[in-house]
Amino acid sequence: MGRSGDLPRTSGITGGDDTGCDILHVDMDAFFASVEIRKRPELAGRPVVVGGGHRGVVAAASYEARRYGVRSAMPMGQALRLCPQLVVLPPDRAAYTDASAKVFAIFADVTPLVEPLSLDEAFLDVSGARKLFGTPTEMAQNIRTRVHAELQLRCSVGVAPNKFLAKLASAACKPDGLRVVPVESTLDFLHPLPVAALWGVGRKTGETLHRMGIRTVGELARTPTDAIQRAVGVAMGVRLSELAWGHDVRLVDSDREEKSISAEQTYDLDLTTRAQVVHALADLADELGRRLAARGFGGRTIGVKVRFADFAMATRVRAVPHWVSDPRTLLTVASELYDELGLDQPRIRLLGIRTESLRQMDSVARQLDFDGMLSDSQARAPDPLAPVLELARSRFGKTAILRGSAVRPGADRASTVGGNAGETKS
DNA sequence: TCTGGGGTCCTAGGACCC
DNA sequence: TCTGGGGTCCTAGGACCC
Repeated sequence: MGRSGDLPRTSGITGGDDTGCDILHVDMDAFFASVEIRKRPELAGRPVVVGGGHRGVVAAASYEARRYGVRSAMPMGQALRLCPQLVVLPPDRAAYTDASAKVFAIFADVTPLVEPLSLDEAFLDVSGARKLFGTPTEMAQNIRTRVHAELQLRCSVGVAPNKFLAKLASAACKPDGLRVVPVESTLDFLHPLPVAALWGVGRKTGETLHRMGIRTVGELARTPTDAIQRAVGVAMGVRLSELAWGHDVRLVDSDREEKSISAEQTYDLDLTTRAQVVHALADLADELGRRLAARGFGGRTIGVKVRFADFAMATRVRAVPHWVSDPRTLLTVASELYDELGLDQPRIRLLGIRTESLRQMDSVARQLDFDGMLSDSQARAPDPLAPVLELARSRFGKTAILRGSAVRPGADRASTVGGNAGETKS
């Protein structure tokens, strides 16, 4: 990775005829770590990761850290063994959200057809922008230059005929690169890659394919689709066969709807009593309810997730009669679902609550929600504390004020890992 | 210091209705 | 009396992605 004074690389550009290559995949380089280094320039050139906590993992690693083998999602202990001088920084989600918004504003100057994949990644359909901004390669380089000049961050861009190839192209030129995959050379680019490069091939599917003697995308392409399907399932089999030939008909979708919203937490110390669990669920229900309300959503399916000390997992979901967003209903249902698991002497490292079947809630729907879900005494009373809690939390962090019900007299509150990215640095 | 937290999609069995 | 097939919804679990 270049020093921050350098311009984006031009030597890293692998060009070619970009006719018909209307899809860009832009991927920020070591995004969280780069935002942290921008805040603290003295860390430039040192191995830096964002993450941590007692039971934490690496959320992002600078390229200096990656030289030691440190990777995203790696347990922090392992990362420190690989690189004892590693600089470990707690996440600052507000800073990443802010930087992300500025990056996406640059994308929006090029085309309205932007599909975010995460805070630091997006597909752009630039087919309608040629008259204004030139070739896709020129647009890609323009984005890279602006991201660097205006935000002091770097990104890599893949330019290709479809989303899947564009994503592989950006991965192939990281960091600080630009790569075009010309239409006529897609198979030359694709077929030598390992099958694990394909979207949807992770550890398990990779092992399954290896057992079939398939190691490269080219070998996968030459295997009959029905054989692939028998091994990995019908839908996945079709998709992999298509991808192996470079076919991907998915359009850039700039307004995808959210399908679920969840809140979960891993605890420093395993929870062992029902009282601990209920208080933890109350915190999660508050958090989830706040996020549902912020987006105006209600969910008609509510689920709990439990991960045990041995990493085994159990889930329970229930469809409820009305769309729900208030924390008390979420807690009521979540507690019932937890009880249905019938656990005896559990050791619980993680709890989560999830809502799906989401719908925008107007006031009528909310009223139905209240009337339908709870006993009268619970249901009719509006929650006079809600606006105050929301305000205080938004200003001082989510632990600034807790409901009385979330504080157990005479007992320690369940301590949590790391914290929620910048919200808990009280 | 052994494994985060936010998601999406798929599968498979059963219930229920027509 | 016995036996259909299709469609939709619900539930539990798992793989995968960033």
